[in-house]
Amino acid sequence: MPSRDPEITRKCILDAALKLFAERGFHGTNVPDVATEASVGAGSIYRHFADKIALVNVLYRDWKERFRDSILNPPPEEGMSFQAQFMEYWARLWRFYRTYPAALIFLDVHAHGDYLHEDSRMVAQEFERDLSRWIAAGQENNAIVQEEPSVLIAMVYGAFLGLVKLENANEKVSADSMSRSGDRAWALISP
Amino acid sequence: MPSRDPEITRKCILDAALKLFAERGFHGTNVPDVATEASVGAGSIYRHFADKIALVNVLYRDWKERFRDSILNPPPEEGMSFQAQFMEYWARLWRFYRTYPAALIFLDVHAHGDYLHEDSRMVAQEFERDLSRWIAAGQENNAIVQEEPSVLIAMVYGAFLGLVKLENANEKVSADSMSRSGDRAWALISP
Amino acid sequence: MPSRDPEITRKCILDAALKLFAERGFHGTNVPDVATEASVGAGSIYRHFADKIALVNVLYRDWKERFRDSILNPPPEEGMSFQAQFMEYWARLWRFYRTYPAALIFLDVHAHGDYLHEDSRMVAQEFERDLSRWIAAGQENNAIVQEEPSVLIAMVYGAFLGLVKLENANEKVSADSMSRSGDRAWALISP
Amino acid sequence: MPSRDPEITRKCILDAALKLFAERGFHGTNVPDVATEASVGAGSIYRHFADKIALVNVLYRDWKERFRDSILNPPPEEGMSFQAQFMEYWARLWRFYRTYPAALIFLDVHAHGDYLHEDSRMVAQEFERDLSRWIAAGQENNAIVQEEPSVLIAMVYGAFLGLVKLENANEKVSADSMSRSGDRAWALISP
DNA sequence: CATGAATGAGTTTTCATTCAT
DNA sequence: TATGAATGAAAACTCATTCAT
Repeated sequence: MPSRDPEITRKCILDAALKLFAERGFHGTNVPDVATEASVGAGSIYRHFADKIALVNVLYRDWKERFRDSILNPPPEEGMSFQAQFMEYWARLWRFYRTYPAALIFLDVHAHGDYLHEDSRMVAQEFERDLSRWIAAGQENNAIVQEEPSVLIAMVYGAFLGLVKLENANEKVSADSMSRSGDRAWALISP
Repeated sequence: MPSRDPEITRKCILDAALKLFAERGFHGTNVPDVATEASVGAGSIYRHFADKIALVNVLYRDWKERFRDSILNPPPEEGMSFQAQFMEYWARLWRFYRTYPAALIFLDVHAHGDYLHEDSRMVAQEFERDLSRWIAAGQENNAIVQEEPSVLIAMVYGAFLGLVKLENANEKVSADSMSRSGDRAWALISP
Repeated sequence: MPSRDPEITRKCILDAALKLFAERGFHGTNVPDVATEASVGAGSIYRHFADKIALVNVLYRDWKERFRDSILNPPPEEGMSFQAQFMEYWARLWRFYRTYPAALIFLDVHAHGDYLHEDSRMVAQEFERDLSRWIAAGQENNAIVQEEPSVLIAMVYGAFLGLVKLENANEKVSADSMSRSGDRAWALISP
Repeated sequence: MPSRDPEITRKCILDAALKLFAERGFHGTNVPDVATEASVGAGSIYRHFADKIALVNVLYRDWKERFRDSILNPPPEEGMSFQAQFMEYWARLWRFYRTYPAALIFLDVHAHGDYLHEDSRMVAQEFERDLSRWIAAGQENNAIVQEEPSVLIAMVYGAFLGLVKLENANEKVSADSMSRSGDRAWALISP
């Protein structure tokens, strides 16, 4: 009963679901637990989402879009070197994780669920296309190693996720390591 | 019921469970489906494993050990450069994935389930300790960049998993890209 | 919210409930749907009726009374033959159905629900008593076959309902068939 | 747990469902109650029927077929008068009701549920076609009144159902009334 | 009075586990 | 030992009813 404003209720449900889905996965999370976490009656979830699958799809789509926008916008200043642009992207990844840690885990864990609708996946594909274009530009300038862009993206993002999971599971990674990680990741794709 | 030999029944169950757990996760897989996939009666699973949690723990432990052994043994020849040793490790990772693709996905997906017993996780920790030792040796020889070993492991293994997921989701990564990937990954940790 | 006049709101609710209860039955109809059909807020229904059971009881009682009155009043002219009186009754049945088709279906479908209060059923019993009296009079005059009146009522009304359901389900029954049906029904009870 | 033979379990469920659906309708009956009536666990129902709708469809189809067969087979002897044949049909209706009272009520109550699949309804249509043919033959012989066969069927079956409901609701109809009812019904359709 | 978002008890359905064969 | 039908506790979902606005 957080409010009479349905938008606020909806937001509470989405936040609670994000947290629990990230921690326990889709099948490991049950609807009443989401309701409790959201301080909402179980039935209320079904006033806002047709079913559990609709909920996870809205969540996936919303956060994938927010993630993409956080990384890509605004575009790095013209005239920056590709390395500097990469560092900016890396910093944004990290900033996103610091701001919304659960969202990043959620997006990773649910990337391949067969409950995701086609259009939810589409957002991820658009994102990848934009990144591929940036890499191709870097390759034309000989600033990025000649390699399939999707392979480079997979390795860089994989390395990033590796760090995220390290921090998520264990204790915190030192700030120094963190700041050096961009250089390490750049080494991955520089010629 | 492929045989009267209980060991074979057990193996069939483990194989079926590995496949389904890798595809659908622990909570997304139900026991009767495992039984069907294993061509075994549902009750038979409980003759070999106390319950679903015991099954996933055996699976996790077994495969984590096999994975560790496949990567670490036999130790790379003395006298090889650290880069060459790294290339060997990278090749072994890849070879393991090619041989047991489901197992690698399974190990990743189930790495943080709260249904895993302490001792199942322990295997992973031992493995990490061994790798850290190798990295520390490399760092002493100035063959590997000065950085927290757990950070380097996380990034390298993350990059590897990124490639695995790319291949798993999309179409095959070209053999060329694959063979170049070791060099990219080495760049990640070379000084 | 068709008006500020509460009586009109109440009427809208009753009409909507009649329609939906007739189509889907009591348990198959839910209160929010009735509200939507009535263009009224769900809460408004509870301002006019204590609960769903009270609503169906008001509806049943009201329409059973209207039905009875439409059939029995005014009494057929003195001096008409019993056959002519029967034809008048038959015509009234048919006229009622043409005017309020949903009501007739509703009364049939809900005749035996255990949610009906005693007094709702009473109306039906009174009605039957009146009809029985008329039949008894006809039997005394040898204008109606000697048979338990309740049996004759059941057969005649059953035949009528059969026609109503035929028309309700399929396409329209021809006007000719309709007008002949009174003769057929009279054959059922004439000596 | 009535048996290890699944067919017996299935039969128990069907019998229990028939009884409760006939008494309370589809929406008024819940699955655990069916399970209890069948002396079976609630989950067992779902081993035999995909869901509640599948259950009611199987039930409807099965009983509609049994009903049709009970009435039509074996065909009345050649050479009997149409009136005698009608009396035989009427007797069979009555015999069916005496043997399976719940089934007849069930078929009537569920004749128009929107949860019935097309093919469940089909059985009813075939039945009607056969009866129409018989009536048409009678009309050619001037043994049955000239009238739309579907209208005659609706009235006769309606009259029969009226009697059935009378007996079902109130006390028993006398055996004499019962035996005379065939004559009354025949009057309905004789020229 | 009217509203409709919120609620939670109740219903449908699933599935890990048992046990008679 | 193997089986798979049966089970019932728990999950997903519905809906009659309430109540803040």
